[in-house]
Amino acid sequence: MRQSSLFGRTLREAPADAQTPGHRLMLRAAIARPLASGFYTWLPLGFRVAQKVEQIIREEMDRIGCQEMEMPVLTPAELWKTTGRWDALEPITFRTKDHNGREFMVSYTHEEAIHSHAMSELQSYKQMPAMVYHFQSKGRDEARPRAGLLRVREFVMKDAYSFDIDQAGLEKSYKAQHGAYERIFKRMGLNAVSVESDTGAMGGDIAHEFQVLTEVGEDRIVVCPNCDYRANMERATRTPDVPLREDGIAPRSEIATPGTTSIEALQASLKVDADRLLKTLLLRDASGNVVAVVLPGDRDVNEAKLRKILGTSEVKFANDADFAAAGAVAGYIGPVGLRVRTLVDTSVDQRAYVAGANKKDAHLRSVVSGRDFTGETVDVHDIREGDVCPRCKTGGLRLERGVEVGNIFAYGTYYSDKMNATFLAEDGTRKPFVGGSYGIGVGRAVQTIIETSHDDKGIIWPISVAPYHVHVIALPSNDATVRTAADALVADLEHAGLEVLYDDRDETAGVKFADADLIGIPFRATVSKRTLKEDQVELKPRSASEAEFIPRATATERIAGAVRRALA
RNA sequence: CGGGGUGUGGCGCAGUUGGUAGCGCGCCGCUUUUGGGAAGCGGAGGUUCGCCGGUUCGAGUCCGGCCACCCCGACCA
Repeated sequence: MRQSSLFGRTLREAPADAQTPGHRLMLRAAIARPLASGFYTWLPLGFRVAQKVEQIIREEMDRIGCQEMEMPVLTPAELWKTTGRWDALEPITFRTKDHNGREFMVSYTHEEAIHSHAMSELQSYKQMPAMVYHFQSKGRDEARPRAGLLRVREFVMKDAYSFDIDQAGLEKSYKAQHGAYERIFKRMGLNAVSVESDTGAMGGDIAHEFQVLTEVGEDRIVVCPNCDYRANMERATRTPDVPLREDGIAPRSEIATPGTTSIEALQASLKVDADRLLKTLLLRDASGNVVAVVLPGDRDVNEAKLRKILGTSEVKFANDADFAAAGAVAGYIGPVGLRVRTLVDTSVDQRAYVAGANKKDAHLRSVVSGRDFTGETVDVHDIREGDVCPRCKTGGLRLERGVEVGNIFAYGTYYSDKMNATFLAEDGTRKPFVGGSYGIGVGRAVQTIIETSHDDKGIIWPISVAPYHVHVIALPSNDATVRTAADALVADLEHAGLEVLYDDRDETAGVKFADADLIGIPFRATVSKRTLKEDQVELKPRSASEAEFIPRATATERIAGAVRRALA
């Protein structure tokens, strides 16, 4: 490919609103361009990368017997109504109608579609296990797209689906996908770790996310430095500290705390640590049910855990009427005497706390859980740095940020039950498919590679996904001798099966080298007046600081060898 | 959806108490250059400053409304 005719130009400066390093480099190196918020066009360089990422995924899916197919982007409303997702997904999906007024959704995902196919294609237990996948655009009307390709509103996902006759079969398929994912991310140069993830409102099943730990990530990941425990914050637990017990606690007593309506203010005025205070939150779920959550003043409530406990899609702060009905006073709420369902977090110990008195300008001292108030014991708190690992029981859990580049989810019969998708089992009865789904976002993976593989000059592509293997630079390209030699080298390299980007532009050395560093092709081969004087070619790996000079006669052979070794 | 910010040539930005729009990069032409984002000369490019309305003799600038984009949070089956 001659760079003089490449569609897509590099930018000396990134647009001001690009924030993360990967976002800036993605734009500067002409990988992709925005068309609207959350909608991106792949430019030719980026498209080549995306295709290589797809090819790696394709090979690893094929390797575990997963078959490629393709389902449409637009899917009929009736299909989504069978699982209730037509309504549930309304706020975050794109919809349209055909000329007869029939409604369609730009697919958010394809579980409904694949189950509908499975029930007609897979009629007998003999046809399972079965696994299929496709690369297809997904539409998600995200409230907040961010950081270039990391979170967009339309993107190509590889989504795979497994169908098994029972839970044991599903676990086998799940394991095969897990293994494939490990190979996929490794091959594309991503250090992705598998972490336990929340299964959302479906509950109870197994799910893992593949997270690349980087500060630009938006997910919070709990990581144990002493063992392999890794979990999404939405699901992470801890081994509780040794419960603190206090005996002979005096009866509770009221204290005057005028104007002291926050944990911080109480800490300051009473001169006590936050963990001696009780934080009581009055919340309401999607159906308007009100619940009080009690936890130590130094702990935060984890909304994902709470939603799951309540079986609701939404948790909001209670309104004034809720406070009145519960007998609570905003700013002075406490669990004692509260007239509402109460959840007590596992972090609350058997010791004396200061809590709100449910009375303006007053708190209670020596409040003891179980003695002064009761409630259901639940784990609804956020893990924080230093907590004790639930697996290896040692301290020092860390919080990191991650980009979720893939997820795998064994949902079992969730969809087949709703859709009545069954097969004929060996015993002659009809049984629901036991399924799983497995997704990878292609564009997000591409930008995550950039986020984690670059220096201050530009991208450093792993050769497995690089847009080209070799960047040939002619210097200057308007010198006939140089031009002839460079043309010949490019022809030889291409003949040897290498992918070559050829900088034949009439630009200065500085411009060409800076662009080569920015675009980040793994090998740079320079042909110049200077190298030709010695009948040489300069070869420099993008990741190396030093170049080497190789004889022109063996240059193709040497470069091809280096590329093949790197690809191996 | 809540909070914050920004909209002026392709990109980065300036534009004073309101007076009729500039700079750098990039782009085009010619010349000289060619190993780390060259130099000189000459040009083009803004439907007049996101859109609509208002105030004013006069609005990029003041006022109101709207839109788009970015950041933080919420949400994310």
